Amino acid sequence: MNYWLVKSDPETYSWNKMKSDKRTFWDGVRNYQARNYLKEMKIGDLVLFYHSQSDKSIVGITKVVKEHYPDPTTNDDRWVVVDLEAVEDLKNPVTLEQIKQNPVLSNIPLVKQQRLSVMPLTAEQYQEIIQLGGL
DNA sequence: GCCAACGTTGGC
DNA sequence: GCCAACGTTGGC
Repeated sequence: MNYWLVKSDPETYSWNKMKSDKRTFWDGVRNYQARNYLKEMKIGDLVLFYHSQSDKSIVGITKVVKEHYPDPTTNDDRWVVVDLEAVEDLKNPVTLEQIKQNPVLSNIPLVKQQRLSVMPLTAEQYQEIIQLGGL
């Protein structure tokens, strides 16, 4: 079991939308490093959902329900998607500010590698976020 | 809205 | 294969 974090601009695709869809394919990744992480995701892996831009906080938990396959939104065969399903809300969203201040979390790529949209988390980091989130 | 960071593209 | 130019992301 691995743990991940994905970013989404709520203007483009919000957590509320994710919840009403229940399940979605995670498209639009156009970065090799992020793409490689998508390819490593396995069914059952847990994926935290982060709102960038206006919100800047981790708001929910999703899980991988289908492993990578070609991105249906492009003919370019370099890109893949995975299917994610909404699992639950964090009781308290975990803000970027909290993440920066937390010694366990301060070195995750969210802080260090601003532009990466899909990133791995350690079990320790995942647990820390869940705890901060009130679960 | 600005701009820094940084990944990608394309000319050479 | 290098690197300058360009485009996009995302925090502020």
